[in-house]
Amino acid sequence: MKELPTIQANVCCGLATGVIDETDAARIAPMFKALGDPVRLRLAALIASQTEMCVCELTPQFELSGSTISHHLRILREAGLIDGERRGTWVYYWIKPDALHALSALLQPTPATA
Amino acid sequence: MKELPTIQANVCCGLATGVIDETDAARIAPMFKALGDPVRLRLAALIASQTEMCVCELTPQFELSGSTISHHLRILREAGLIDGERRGTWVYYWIKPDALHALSALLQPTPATA
DNA sequence: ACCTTGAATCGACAATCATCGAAACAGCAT
DNA sequence: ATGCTGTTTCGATGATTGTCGATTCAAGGT
Repeated sequence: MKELPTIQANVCCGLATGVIDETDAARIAPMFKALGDPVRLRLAALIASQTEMCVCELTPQFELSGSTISHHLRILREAGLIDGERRGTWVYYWIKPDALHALSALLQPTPATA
Repeated sequence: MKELPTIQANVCCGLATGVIDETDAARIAPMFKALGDPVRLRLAALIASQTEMCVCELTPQFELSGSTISHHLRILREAGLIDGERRGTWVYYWIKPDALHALSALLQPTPATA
């Protein structure tokens, strides 16, 4: 689990609020992309359903190899949606609520302009 | 512009609310996936910024071929995020607010369980 | 009828992706 | 030290994707 520069969850200018410029789009799209895979969506939901979750609990929920699960967790982490750390033998991941809120706000009708 | 069966925007069991089963994940993930490309994210935001928008207005906003824009619009439409119709020479697209709301709710902390 | 313009489809191609098994790494317990 | 188990990384592979240009389709105008 190397150190990874993660995407800033600094989401401005909502989708329903207004236009998104090229730079913002490049920053935000990877977050949606990360949620755009069924396995990762379920992983994120599982992780969000608890304050934190061990990889050893996550993996058996899928009929996929451990390396594939690890790969998906990395993508969710690089997207800034989750974070994690090793504690002894096991690795735990938790959701980053700010990122979720930011995306949620982005999709909301008219948060500020109303 | 052929007829296309679009995805049901019937989003239940939020990501922050609880677990998402395999079937729901398969139904919802394509929506996030559609927003997971910078060009499509900007397209969606542009379309959402007006009640409707002509392809002829959309295309010049990007340094991409018309066929590429058309391709991305199709993906957004198949994901159920936008809809459109031809009126004479031009084709207009509009956002489907319900789909956006559904995704937004999915990402919200605790919509109902709070 | 014909041509022009806006948009979608087709066919192709390089790039990215999801997945796996094997190998490497990190802790812990003998 | 040695081995065992959980997790990540590496390398490979088949599938999907974003993009283009060429073609086709739709609707108007002449």
